[in-house]
Amino acid sequence: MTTNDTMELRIREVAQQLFFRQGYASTSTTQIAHEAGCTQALVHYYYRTKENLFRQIFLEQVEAALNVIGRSLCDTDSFEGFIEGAIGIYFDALKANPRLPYFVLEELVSNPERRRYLRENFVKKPTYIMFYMQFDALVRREQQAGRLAHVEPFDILMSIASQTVFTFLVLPLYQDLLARTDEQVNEFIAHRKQEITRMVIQGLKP
Amino acid sequence: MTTNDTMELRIREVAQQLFFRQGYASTSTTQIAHEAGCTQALVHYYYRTKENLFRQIFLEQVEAALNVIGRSLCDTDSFEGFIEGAIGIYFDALKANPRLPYFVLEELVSNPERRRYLRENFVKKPTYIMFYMQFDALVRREQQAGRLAHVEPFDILMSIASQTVFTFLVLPLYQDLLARTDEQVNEFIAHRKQEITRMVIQGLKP
DNA sequence: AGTGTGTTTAATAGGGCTATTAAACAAGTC
DNA sequence: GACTTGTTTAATAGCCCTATTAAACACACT
Repeated sequence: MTTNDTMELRIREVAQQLFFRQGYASTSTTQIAHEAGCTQALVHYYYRTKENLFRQIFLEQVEAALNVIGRSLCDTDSFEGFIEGAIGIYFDALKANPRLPYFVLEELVSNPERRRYLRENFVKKPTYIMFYMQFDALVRREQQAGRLAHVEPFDILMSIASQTVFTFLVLPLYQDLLARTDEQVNEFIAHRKQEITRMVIQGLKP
Repeated sequence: MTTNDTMELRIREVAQQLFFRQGYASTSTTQIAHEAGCTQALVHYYYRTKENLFRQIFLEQVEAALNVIGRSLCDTDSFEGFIEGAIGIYFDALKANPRLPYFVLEELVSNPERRRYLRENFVKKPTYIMFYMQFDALVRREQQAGRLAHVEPFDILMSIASQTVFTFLVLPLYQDLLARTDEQVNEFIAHRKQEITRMVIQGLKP
């Protein structure tokens, strides 16, 4: 599990797992230390405060998520190709990190302080502004060519984000309440990817 | 704010607000008591434990949510009419209670114990089984008449739920990060209701 | 006036949490 | 061997939390 064996990184990895699983409020530095195999004082020695340790992990994850979004604009020849490619990239990224959406959402919703992190660290970043401009251009081009219904680009993004993110948000419920095996969960994810792609493309026909 | 002025109910109302806003872990009985205007011992006098107080509120809210779903099957003459009616009912209910989806999701995802509540209290309930059977029949009827693409009923529900619920999950982010007024938020909600309805109907055309 | 019942508070036990501090430890350098 | 520097632990201060207990309070009934 531990890739780097220095205690400093080990603590961060363990902390990330625990924050992902339980959220900030329900995770204690004592627990982090215990699972990392050191004393709780060491956690504070390396990261000073729990909030500090959390912020590093949180911002790193948000950054990673934004990079995925940036990478999803690779194929802009045809609109259908783009939709298919983008949803594919999102699903691959989320499958590798299924807890990410819940983690980010939880902290952003339940703590206004965390939203300040975002504003201060990512509003300046041109990545997602460029993304939005490029996406906007693509949509309007297709609409003028009559190949796309006249829907606001923002609504298209909402539709994709809703359905993609929601799939992973409810994954623990799906698995637990419907008593699904890991394999069945994987099939479910693959199936949803196809269906969402189909729904979005069909839903945007003029 | 307080409809009934007995302290017992007052505590429950305050507790509900705080649980909705902060979640279980970040809300203390001390804080509940303080906002209700009594001592913390009184909270325990009426509800014995914090978990107990929480469970009452949680199950009540889940019950209310399931009732909304049950009510949404009123108009089954045309499929389009049903979609429009159902999404309308969901949006009305959620607008009156915008924190509900996040509250239920958070507790269900972060605490397996809460999922046991559901299994024990609602698996027996025939409400949503009846709902699913009736919905399934409606979908298959429309598909055989060639008016609907051959999509699994479950995927249709996922699509509706994703987009409806997601709208309210990200509402605090939308309002805060994009600096929207309450009025703009209301417009956003109304706009999303229309768009989701359109997308779902269009996305299910054969 | 006295009794009983339900409500509310003050006080507290007992525990966990964050953060700090001083001291022990390890390992390299002069 | 003494010194430095970075790592780790033990101990603890100070806080807040949950839950309990005993006592005060209010009010109806007789």
